[in-house]
Amino acid sequence: MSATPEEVARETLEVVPLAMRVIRGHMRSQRTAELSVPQFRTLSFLERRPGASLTDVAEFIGLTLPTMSKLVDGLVARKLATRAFDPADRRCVILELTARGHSLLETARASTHDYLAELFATLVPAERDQVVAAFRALRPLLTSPDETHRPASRRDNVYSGN
Amino acid sequence: MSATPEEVARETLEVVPLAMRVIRGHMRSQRTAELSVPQFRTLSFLERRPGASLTDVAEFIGLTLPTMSKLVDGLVARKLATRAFDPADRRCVILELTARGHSLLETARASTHDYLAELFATLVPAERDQVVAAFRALRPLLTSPDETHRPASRRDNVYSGN
DNA sequence: TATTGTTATACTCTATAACTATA
DNA sequence: TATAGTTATAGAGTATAACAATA
Repeated sequence: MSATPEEVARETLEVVPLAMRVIRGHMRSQRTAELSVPQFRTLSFLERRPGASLTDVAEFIGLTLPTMSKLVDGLVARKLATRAFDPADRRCVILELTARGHSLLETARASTHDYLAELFATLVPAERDQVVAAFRALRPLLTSPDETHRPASRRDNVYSGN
Repeated sequence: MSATPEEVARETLEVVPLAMRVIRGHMRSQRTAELSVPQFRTLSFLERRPGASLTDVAEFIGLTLPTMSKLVDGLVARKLATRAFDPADRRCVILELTARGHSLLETARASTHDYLAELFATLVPAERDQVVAAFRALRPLLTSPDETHRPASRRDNVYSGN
């Protein structure tokens, strides 16, 4: 085959929006666990990084602080997360999932995985391997591409997985 | 390898939002051809299907009629498309790209392809093949999944590519 | 009565600019 | 002065419900 980078670009530009729409549509339609994609990703991050600050989450998800502040407003209003001042530095907030946030996240994740798995059920094993390999190859190129050129002045950033 | 459908689902759910963010960010930052992803996709559709009705576009892109009506408002206001009544059936509108719409679309497309191609430049040929193969396998599963169960009562729908 | 589209309304997502509180 | 967040403002994307015009 030997695809050119341009072919990869074209396929990506055509297929990624389709996939995004399918994912968003499913999450929206979940009557038990209705979440937007950014909300879902924020809850996922907080599950792995309990106590994270607003800046931590905003950077990982790739949103500005005001946008993330508002998104968190919504999560707090729905009692999916808590927001408290950091006693060590009262400028910072400490974000945590509530029990309800944990369980809603799990419900949404399981439901979405099931939905996509069913959608992909017709893929033959070789195709499944191709998809997994493709996404694993793309992921590092898509993760905070700006960071590449930044002086890494930001602190810990210990976490970079998922 | 032999990935399970669940692994495919998990990778998809993690990587697609990242890719979407990169694409959206690039389109937004285009000072010459600033377009949202749905606007870009709508212009692409109209390039291939000049004279399409609002319903045609909304169905293909996967938006509701009110949403598409507003999106088209914006395109018309920016003189990227025209909206006229169909003389044969005055309930329908006929959408067309303007010359400016054509050229802006071409600019945006070339720029985004270049950007993604550069981003993907570090992929080795085997990886590029995997990505293209993966997206080609996924595309039919992601295209109007609802249609699958519909009685295909809608008219022509001659077009289904891209 | 059914179809096409628009308007009204209401959220979420998104950003920039201006501000507050804390360090 | 610099940093963390919030508020203000604005526009796009998204949906449902109600409506108008046409068939």
